[in-house]
Amino acid sequence: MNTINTLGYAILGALGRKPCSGYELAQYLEVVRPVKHSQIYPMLTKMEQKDLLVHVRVDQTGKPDKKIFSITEKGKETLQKWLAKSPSDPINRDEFLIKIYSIWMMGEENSMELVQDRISNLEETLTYLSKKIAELEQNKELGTMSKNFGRYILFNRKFRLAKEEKTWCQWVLNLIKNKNLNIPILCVSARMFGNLVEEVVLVI
Amino acid sequence: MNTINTLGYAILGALGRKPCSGYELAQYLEVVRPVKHSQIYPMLTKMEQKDLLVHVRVDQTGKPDKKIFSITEKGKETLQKWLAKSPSDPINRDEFLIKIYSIWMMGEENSMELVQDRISNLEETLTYLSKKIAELEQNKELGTMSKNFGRYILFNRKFRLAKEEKTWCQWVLNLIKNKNLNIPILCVSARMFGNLVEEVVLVI
DNA sequence: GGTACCATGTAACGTGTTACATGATTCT
DNA sequence: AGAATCATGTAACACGTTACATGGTACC
Repeated sequence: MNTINTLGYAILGALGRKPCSGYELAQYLEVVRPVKHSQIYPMLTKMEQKDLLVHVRVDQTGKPDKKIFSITEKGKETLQKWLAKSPSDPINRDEFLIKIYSIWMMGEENSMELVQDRISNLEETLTYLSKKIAELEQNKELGTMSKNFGRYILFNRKFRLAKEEKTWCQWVLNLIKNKNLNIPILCVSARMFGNLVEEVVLVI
Repeated sequence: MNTINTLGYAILGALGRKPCSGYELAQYLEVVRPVKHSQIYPMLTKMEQKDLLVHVRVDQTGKPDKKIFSITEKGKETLQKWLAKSPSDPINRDEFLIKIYSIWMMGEENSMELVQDRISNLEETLTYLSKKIAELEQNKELGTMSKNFGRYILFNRKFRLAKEEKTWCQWVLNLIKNKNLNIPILCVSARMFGNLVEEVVLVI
């Protein structure tokens, strides 16, 4: 049917808040859904053809010219209709998790480094987010009907989740350090699966 | 170069833990990276051609036959090398967040419904996860070097994050309900964020 | 009689990333 | 001198989803 996709609605949402160039759009969208410029520019063209957006060209001195896109009435209606439908399930892809899955074959040092690096990344994220949150709080327009409300609570959400993941990482580090979890085990285990006997695992 | 991708490593990780059919694989992988069967079967073929896997055909009565795949030595080495490299950044895509972004144009009722539905989903996830965690804890093979360790901590991670997101949802519901709370209160809450006391503060 | 589970596979399509292209200005 | 920021665009490729195909068993 060649209908608009989630990225399209994300763009409508951002432009509903305020008119933007494609370049700016990519930055604003980063909170909700990271997107490359190579995906955004063709999408903007497509959406303009569908009368969901319009643009004006803005000449700049010392910088390249840009196109400022605004949402149309039709765009607003389309967005509103979409907002009322219940969202589809989230997608999370994370190489870190795949590595964690195989942590048992990784040796203590490498495991701890993996988790420690994650903690460092999370800490960076946390400082970045508190800066963003502080910025939003300073411009004092955070009522539930303010156009900044969504961004504000989204930053808060990310902050909370990053913090919780950090706590989890520290819990994991503890488990690895005091490998006290494995006391009752360490024997011979033969587990069945399907009709086959899994390889016999011997640990000490 | 036609080298293996993240999905391939996820498969190696799962098969490193124990031999599986493609069908089972899809289920085990769900913790770390959801995958459709239409993607898994061609990938298994490709990986077998690269000598990372081998399979044996298992005839079943009352059920379709299946192929049990196992990891080869070459597969293990490939996996180990990959595990040592630092993981690339996670990808999260979530329509819910895009809708939240535009919450300011949504009206109180619809906003609250959106968040309330999210809470319901999270609660389902939480009960599912606690069941899974309980299962793993019962078979008592959770030492850091047990093949279940990775799965165990991954379930815990998901649980923690889902719980934290639920808390966030409730915080948002409060903000919407008492929409009189303006700037000063929000500021206080954010400062207290580090100590997770904000809910107390929010009730004016 | 309908749905769910087991089990594997291919084809067409939609989405996302990397690389190619261009080019001035400002900061370190 | 080199990197980063601003600014837009296309082409080739990699990745992921939906739909098409098949078919028995178990449960409600």
